[in-house]
Amino acid sequence: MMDADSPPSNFIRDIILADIASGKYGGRVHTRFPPEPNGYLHVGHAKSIMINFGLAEEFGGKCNLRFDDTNPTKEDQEYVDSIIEDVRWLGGDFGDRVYYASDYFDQLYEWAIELIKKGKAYVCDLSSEEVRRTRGTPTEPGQNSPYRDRSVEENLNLFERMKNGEFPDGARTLRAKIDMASPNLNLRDPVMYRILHAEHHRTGRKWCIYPMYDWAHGQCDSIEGITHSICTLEFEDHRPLYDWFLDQLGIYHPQQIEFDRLNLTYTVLSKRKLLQLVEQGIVDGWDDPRMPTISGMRRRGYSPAGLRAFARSLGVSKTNGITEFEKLEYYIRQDLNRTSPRVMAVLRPLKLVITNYPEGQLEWLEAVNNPEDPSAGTRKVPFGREIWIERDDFCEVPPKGYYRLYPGNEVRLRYAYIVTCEGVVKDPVTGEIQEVHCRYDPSTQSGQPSRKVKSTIHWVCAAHAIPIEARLYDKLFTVEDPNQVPEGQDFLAYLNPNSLEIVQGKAEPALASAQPGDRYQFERLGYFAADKSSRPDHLVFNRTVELRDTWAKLQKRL
RNA sequence: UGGGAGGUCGUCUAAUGGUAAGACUGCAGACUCUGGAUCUGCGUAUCGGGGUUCGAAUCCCUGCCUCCCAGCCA
Repeated sequence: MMDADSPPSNFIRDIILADIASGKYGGRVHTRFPPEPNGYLHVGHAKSIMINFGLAEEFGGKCNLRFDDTNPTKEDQEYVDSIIEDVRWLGGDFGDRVYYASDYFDQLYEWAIELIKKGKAYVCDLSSEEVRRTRGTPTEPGQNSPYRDRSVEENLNLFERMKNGEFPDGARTLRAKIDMASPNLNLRDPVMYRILHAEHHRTGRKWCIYPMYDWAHGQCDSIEGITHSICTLEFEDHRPLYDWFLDQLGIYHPQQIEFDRLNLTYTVLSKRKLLQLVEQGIVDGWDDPRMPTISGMRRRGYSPAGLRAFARSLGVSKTNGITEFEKLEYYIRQDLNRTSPRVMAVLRPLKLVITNYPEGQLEWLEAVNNPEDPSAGTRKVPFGREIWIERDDFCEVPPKGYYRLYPGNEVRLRYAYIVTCEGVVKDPVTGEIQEVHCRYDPSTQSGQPSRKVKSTIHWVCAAHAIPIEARLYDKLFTVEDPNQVPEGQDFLAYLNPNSLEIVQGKAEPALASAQPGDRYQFERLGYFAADKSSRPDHLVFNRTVELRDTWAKLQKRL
């Protein structure tokens, strides 16, 4: 989880340090990661996971995985399963501490009765519409519910009957009796329980009343002995309520601390919007490689270590900002560069014929598997008279600064020979270039000392090439912040129509054994990972991220 | 126009009264059998105005801007 470098300082760590120094919580550090199982985890959760699990690990404490499953209408076992898988994959160590708010429904119910007995909660018969109308506005106080002063006995009776299923959905709620004039809307007699005759993914039909987030969260933290309850900024306004419930109950009181959630350019990170992309079939499920979900990034080829490095680089503050997508890509490349075996593949094949290379001759040339990791060793790559090269690596009329293949120019074929272009074969009708003809210099075999050439290009031996499908992904959105939309539009207006391009390419034989999930660097192109659908007779690779390409950058400027 | 929280390079983060630092991005160069990687260099910032102080990003006053809150969602 912590990987190599020492974690940067941040304000939450400072608080923990101070708490340890003062002996608060007996020097313990116990955090929790509390997702609601109503969607898949995304890269924003990765940040939260790193903070919560990372802090626990750093201070020799623990971090629980706890599902905030208080709303059965939106939650599902599928999400629970995916969340457990994703947290594990990222390296979150929760041991056997997988908990559920629903584990505590009985205790919560008992505590609600206790608040009723203390005159701190009451059953309210107002409809949701009436509650809204009487809540007031930010500038005007609300009005007390006409049911606010029911007797304890009546409240107890009604609450029990709510639990027993005697009333339909929405008929009544249990509300905390706080202050309808509070400037903090969360304190205007917030709802603690609502009636929901719904099947819960864990408790089934046992309950027809379900606790609201505010009533559940702090008490769950308390039960689990959490010390630092870390959440995102939008809960800042809820902290007084978090504290109020704990204080009224007089139970162990953890400390809520809020930090800024992650925002990424060209990305949406709201479960509602991600769900919409999935449900409308705009993407191929929650794990579509274009999704910012953990499962999507995994399928795309992002590594846990790369994602962790990114999350660690983020820092923790209370500033609302937006992190550049390039930063994510930097950390992914950095990890993949160290760990990915290199291989040669051609995405848009163009035939190259070496006219002075003997017909039928074949050589197996030595290629380095990973220049960043000598222990990865070498492999043999077949070479013959006809090879495939990238269409981009040939240009009949080269622009300024282009130093790949063009008539009269020479380049090195990676791990092979220097070749000189002597002509092309074109389709007589369309004029399209069908073949490039070159001569090779047999004295320039790789490994031998020879003259320098400006460019080295990759290639695949035609006689031994295996077909591959490559899925080339680009950003899902065309604008930095798809959440900023003009009136009357929604974020879908900014979908990138070219976020996926599928090409049929050629690869060296080493790729034949690729298993789903295997990661490679296709030399000079980028990092690719075998898709979950990839089979030996139909290899499919997802482009994880391109290599930095200074030539492409130069061209874009023109 | 209520309450809460924030404003430091283009972006993110640090500096906790004492030389405004780092990362990403960008630009320039070196090196290179990946126009990759690596290395070097360059650039740009304390929201405005007052004040306290020998000294202010930091403390005080004031103004401005941004974000969050009126779910029986979390």
